[in-house]
Amino acid sequence: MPELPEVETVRSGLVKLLPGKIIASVNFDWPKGFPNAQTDVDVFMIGASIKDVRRRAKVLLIDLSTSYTLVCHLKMTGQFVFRGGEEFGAGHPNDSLIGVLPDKSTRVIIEFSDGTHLYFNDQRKFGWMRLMPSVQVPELDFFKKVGPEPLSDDFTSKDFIQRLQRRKNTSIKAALLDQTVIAGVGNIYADESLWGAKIHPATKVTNVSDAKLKLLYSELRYVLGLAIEKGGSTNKNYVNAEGKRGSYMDFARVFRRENQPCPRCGTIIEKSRVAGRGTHTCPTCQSLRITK
DNA sequence: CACTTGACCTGTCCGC
DNA sequence: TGCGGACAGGTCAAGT
Repeated sequence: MPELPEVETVRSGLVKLLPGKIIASVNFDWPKGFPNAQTDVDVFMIGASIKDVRRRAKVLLIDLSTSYTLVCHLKMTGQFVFRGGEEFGAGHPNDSLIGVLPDKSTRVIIEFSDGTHLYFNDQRKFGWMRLMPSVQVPELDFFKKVGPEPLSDDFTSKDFIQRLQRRKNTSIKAALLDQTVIAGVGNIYADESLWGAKIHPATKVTNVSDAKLKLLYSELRYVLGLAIEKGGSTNKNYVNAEGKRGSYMDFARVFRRENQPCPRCGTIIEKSRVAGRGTHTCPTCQSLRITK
């Protein structure tokens, strides 16, 4: 799915487009992904205005004037695409992955009083959306358990090391992907940051030195920050709020670069499976034994 | 409790 | 061209 940088890119796009808009209609027929009753949607969404669009971990939060919030997860293939008037008409850059909407992946359509639309598309239907009172959002199990935001100012390397070491007997990659350890890291940025710190993803946490973990902290913050700057990674489906691709994949060092040379040493990058996920490594830079 | 694996879906790609 | 299987950015529940 979209990981932290992709969700943040969607958020920053939506927060420029949505606040102040008034919801005129909500079209949905997806009990599994959007299980709220039509009556609740009618009462707490129709006529409400959008107050804010926030992000926590990989979750998007769309706050409404009714003190209700739409809590949304894009999972692997979810997309939020806004379609307005002339600003998306003829002449805009042809880097959109999305054609005419709605299409066969459209699960929810929100129409605003000015005639613009917000589409929730999700090919694989793993994503979801829930309408609930804003005050109840922090009480969700996920939010009670989720770890700190890795890019927040008060998140230190000491916090990072302590939290990772709670999972000492698992692989460093599985620990990075564990949302209760740190929020927002997924498969792309786990591989990218581990390459940056020269740590093999299968190394047990307990076998990675504090110095290496400190380096990993820096590399992780670096790749997440760079990815936000580049508008995220479009591997296949991901698009921002305007339906456009992100460009981080042009800057990726190992992710989806198997059989290409490592940009640091020239060794051919390998693909394997770690923590149940496709994993990209440089066999020279990232030794299972060297952790110092 | 800690950790790993399979399931959830649809679509695409690759080998036969 | 068709078919089966593996795989895809995430997270849970169920298993060991």
